[in-house]
Amino acid sequence: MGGSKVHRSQALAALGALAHETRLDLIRLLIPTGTAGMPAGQIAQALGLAAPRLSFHLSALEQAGLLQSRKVARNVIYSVDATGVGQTISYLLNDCCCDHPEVLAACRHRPDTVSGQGAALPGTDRT
Amino acid sequence: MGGSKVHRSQALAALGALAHETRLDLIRLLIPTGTAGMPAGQIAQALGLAAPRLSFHLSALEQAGLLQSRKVARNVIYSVDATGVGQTISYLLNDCCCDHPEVLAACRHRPDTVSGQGAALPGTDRT
DNA sequence: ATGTTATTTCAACGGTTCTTGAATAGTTGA
DNA sequence: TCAACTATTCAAGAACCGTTGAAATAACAT
Repeated sequence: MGGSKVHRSQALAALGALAHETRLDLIRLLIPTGTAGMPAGQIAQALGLAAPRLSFHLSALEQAGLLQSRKVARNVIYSVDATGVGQTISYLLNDCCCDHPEVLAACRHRPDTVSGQGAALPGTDRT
Repeated sequence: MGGSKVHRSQALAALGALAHETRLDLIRLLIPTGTAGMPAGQIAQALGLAAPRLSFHLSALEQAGLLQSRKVARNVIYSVDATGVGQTISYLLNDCCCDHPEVLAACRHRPDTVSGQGAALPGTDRT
């Protein structure tokens, strides 16, 4: 069984892809749609993006392993690759920050929301 | 409860800072040193970086809120800002991904321990 | 086949980022 | 003071990224 670890270059590509306003907007738009996703045209309309520009950024996210696409009729439907996104975050949290307790704590606290609702985070105090 | 929300522009800057091999190396080097941190010269030696180059990237990380610096004698000691790093990850996980269950799951699973996953190539092969 | 809709590719321009060597500033000790 | 050490700033050039309009590809309907 091959352990396919997330390579640094993979995480680097994903971080680079996330480090752009438009592409972050794309993720935010597509996350709630889950597996169903959304056709490119509808995305363009939702965010007010020119078609080539949208295509450029969608392609960047897909190549970084953060988005998936499938063709339906004449539309191309994009949806987030939850595994890719999760692994990218996991790389930061686990490999890069070595489960640094303060990082985990800052990550668990919702900085803006009321206390009493803890955000679910990868179990650190579990076995 | 000083609730300081992470602005998108702040997270964007942090992600941009993380999306660079050398800067990721810096974080990885400094994380284990915790609050104690490490003087710039020692960092340069550890990573084999020319001084101006190191200074450039350290400054980028500090401006992004991921590093802190303090002056001791003639050294400048850099250490990770665990809160900044944690808030950046929290932005991705919480604000951007809205606690998407699959993202959290991929984040909890160590990517190399996921069973039954062959080479996870983003599928480009559709009908 | 023709036309229409949906999406991607191409080419070019402008802007930003990264690296490098040289110069500069700040600190310590003799 | 001068000399040695540590770190940052500066300037130039290369490399990369993102936006744009125009053209191309693909799928469907009539």
